[in-house]
Amino acid sequence: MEYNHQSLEKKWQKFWADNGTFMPEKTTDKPKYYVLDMFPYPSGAGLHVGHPLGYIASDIFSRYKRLKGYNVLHPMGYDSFGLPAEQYAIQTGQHPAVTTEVNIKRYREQLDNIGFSYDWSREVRTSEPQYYKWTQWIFMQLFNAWYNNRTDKAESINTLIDHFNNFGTQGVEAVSDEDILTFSADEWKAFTEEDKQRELLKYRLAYLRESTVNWCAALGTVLANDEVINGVSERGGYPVEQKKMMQWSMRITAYADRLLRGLETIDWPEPLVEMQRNWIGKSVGASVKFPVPQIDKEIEVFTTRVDTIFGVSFIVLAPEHEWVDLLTTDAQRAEVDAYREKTAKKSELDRMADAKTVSGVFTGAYAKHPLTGEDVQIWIADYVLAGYGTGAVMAVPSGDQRDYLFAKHFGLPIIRISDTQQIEEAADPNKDGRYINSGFINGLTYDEAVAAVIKRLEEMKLGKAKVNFRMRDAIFGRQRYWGEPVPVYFKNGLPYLIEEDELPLMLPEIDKYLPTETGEPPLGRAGDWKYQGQYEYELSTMPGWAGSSWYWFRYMDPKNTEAFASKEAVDYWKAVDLYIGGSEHATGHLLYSRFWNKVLKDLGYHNEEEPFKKLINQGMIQGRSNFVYRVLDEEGKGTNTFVSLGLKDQYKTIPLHVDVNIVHNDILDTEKFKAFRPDFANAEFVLENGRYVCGTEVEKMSKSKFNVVNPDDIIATYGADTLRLYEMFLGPLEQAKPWNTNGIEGVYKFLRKLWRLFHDASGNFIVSDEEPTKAEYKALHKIIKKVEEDIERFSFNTSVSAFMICVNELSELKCNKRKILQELIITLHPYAPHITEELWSLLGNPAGTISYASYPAFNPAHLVESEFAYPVSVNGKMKMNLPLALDLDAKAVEAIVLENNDVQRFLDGKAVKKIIFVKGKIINIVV
RNA sequence: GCCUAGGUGGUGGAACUGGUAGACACGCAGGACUUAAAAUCCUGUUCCUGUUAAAGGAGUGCGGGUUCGAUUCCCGCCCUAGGUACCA
Repeated sequence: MEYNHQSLEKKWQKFWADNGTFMPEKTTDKPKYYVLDMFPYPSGAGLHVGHPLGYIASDIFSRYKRLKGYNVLHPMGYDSFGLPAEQYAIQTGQHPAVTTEVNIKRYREQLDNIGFSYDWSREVRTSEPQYYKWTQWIFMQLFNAWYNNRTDKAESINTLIDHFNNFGTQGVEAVSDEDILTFSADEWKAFTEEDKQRELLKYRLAYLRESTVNWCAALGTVLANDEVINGVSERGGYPVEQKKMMQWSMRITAYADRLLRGLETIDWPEPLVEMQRNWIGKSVGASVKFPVPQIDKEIEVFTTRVDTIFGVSFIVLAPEHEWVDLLTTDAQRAEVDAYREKTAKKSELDRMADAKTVSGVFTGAYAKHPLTGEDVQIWIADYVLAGYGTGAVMAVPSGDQRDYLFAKHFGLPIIRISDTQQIEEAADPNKDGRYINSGFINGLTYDEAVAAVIKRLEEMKLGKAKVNFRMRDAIFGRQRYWGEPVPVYFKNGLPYLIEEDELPLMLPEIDKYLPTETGEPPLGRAGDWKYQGQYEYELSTMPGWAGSSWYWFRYMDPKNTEAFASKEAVDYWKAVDLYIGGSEHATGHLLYSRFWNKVLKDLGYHNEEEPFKKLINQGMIQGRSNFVYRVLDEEGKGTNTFVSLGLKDQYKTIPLHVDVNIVHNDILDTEKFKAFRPDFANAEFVLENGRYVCGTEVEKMSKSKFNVVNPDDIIATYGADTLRLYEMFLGPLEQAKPWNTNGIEGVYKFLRKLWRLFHDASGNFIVSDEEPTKAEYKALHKIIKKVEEDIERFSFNTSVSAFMICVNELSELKCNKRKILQELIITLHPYAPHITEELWSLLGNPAGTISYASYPAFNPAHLVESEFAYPVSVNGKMKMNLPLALDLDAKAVEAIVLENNDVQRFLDGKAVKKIIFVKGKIINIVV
């Protein structure tokens, strides 16, 4: 029988599914290993050839780990709540659940074709009530938790209530809103129930707060920052304005420091770690208070350069700062109001675009410099952001370029504060000099100055060392239909959780998926949807990241109805050992998941500080478009003639995308081209060397560019094993690369060669029981060693090459020995599972047992050669080959080399200074 | 601007801790088998000089440095990709 990938692959895929081959063992003393892929959103377009790249890599690793004796968990599921299905529902009225179901079916078929070793009995879908029940349950845990800075972890809200009952706010160190009240235990007890709830909300990890959002009135919804482009909505191009709304938020800022520290304990790619670090944005500095006698308050600013405090010549507030009204003098009021109105209209993007123009207004008010007591003007300007720090800065024009430009523009003083500072052209932030014009820190160095200033400010109670984070709390609500309902109802305007045994709170059916006429979210259309028939439910749903922030736990115990996963399952599987996915989730999913994981740990549900021990980013596979060149006539109109790439410069042409699937190695199939579109039916071609060569370009893979390659088509022609090997062969896993089918023949040839090696001319399996020769063992053990090393360091592309070399060598030796094949196919199995299963059973092994065979042991003895020749250089220049016996020590080798006539000739009588050995071999002789 | 990764033949890429640069594959050229095609097999393929060959020279973005020896380490610069930005 010839290598028939089609029947062979179907057969084994069915066998694996029927026999549950990839379900982890229930009771075992094997060590566990958890390999996870980022689960996909099942879009309507199906999978293209780029999607499975990471899945193939994780599958290779899973199968390898299984062969290495691990109990492997390797599950797959769907992140099935999402915008496209909802958008489709709005247009067609089709329920998103229906579209989602159809798409999932398609995804599953495509995934099955590739022969993955997923345990499908553990599949999860975030949009199913049995799943989102637990997403809602986790929301409840967050609502019922506060962050205790004293224990540095989240605790049940009850511990806070107890504290209030006993001591009031005395001694509470919590992460909370800024406007918390201070009260005694008695005062707390005297609060009404509603006052208590209102106050507790300021501490909860899931809380309701008024926040500024991108509101798109035309779409009736809030948009995320990346859904707003140049001030209009990405979808539809409607205007977007800044609006204050009550929004659910997650107090992720409480975890800023732990999220940062945790990065040092996990094995993630450096760029990704760096992105999270920047996102969290820790900056170490000080907060300083500038008294404003006029209103009897102190303006607090944050600075990373407290040492420059004597260079302060004015204070700038964000236009939104809450005291602007209070501070503004009557003389300045009109100007201030006009400026504030102008900035309010600007979106954040406009503000960024305007970054280069200096603007601002004097409030008329003055603050006292805390150290000099001098008056400093208070200005407002939009280069100060309300959301960062305190929304106010101390301006040091000599040290900060923005302050410098502002001072120049408005004629404010610029104070030189260091003897090395050069401030004629621009601000100079250097820390090298000694301070001048700086009171008691004159003459000090940077480090001394920082300490001295902070000490003085602390004594005066006007400042202290402080750490600031760029990260904000995460908004946790969308005015959409297709998401998890928030398990909350409102009584007297305050949120309360529904009872736990009422979960899941089902997503109600509605007639249309648009916002209501009164501007409520779509859930407002579910008229009689009320808690206990009377209380209004929360109408916004959870954001896309909710369901994906804990899904790895659900795979551990997907059918559990009593808990998100049982204690035993969580204790056994612990955390994900290897996680593979794209870097686009760096500051979204991967950060939120770490956050929820830490909360659940703090609340005692598991013991892992970090959810994903090792992470690999697979590079994006881009499209590679092909072009034909249509010749234009005198008037610049397209003719029916197409010219080959090499000759196109002799004509006036226009490039047209052509379907990559009718192009082979960049040569156009002209017959298929004629059938490609009706108006090409009579196409004529100007060929070079009898062929039509197409142009190429790397672009995003998309239907409109005719460069989408469907894995199903590749599998139909070459088989899943070829696809898997080829995707790995394409280049390093982590690197972005364009898909190019050109080289796939080479991989396909390799598999056929392997097959033919163990089949005779008439296609019968034929294997010899003879003892393998030295050379055969060498070929085998080289590959055993190489593949093991490669897989451990995720260098899958070089393994594929090594397999080709191995089979070439065995072919040359005409080796069809049983002992060689048996071990070779185990090493190949993770990459090409189907063909190896087939050969495994042809060898007479029970079907399906290869997955649990043991990985062949590498024996270095097989790589040792007794006779070999290798090059030796003299003074680094290549000179000669020396034949040598190996089993000698360095001294003996040295002696032989020096007596060798060739060597003597090369040395030409010069004295030997040094002989360089590498791994027991002489590499170089220095004379 | 800042941060991170990278720059090697016609192409994808290999060279793991400094040790024969270009493995392996594609493509291309030539050949064998065949009536022919497909499939398969063999040979060559970094560039330059050299009639073939023998041989020699150059060569891993550019310029320096360390070293017996540098794609690999160090310094300066150029370019590409990704991230990020009035963050005080």
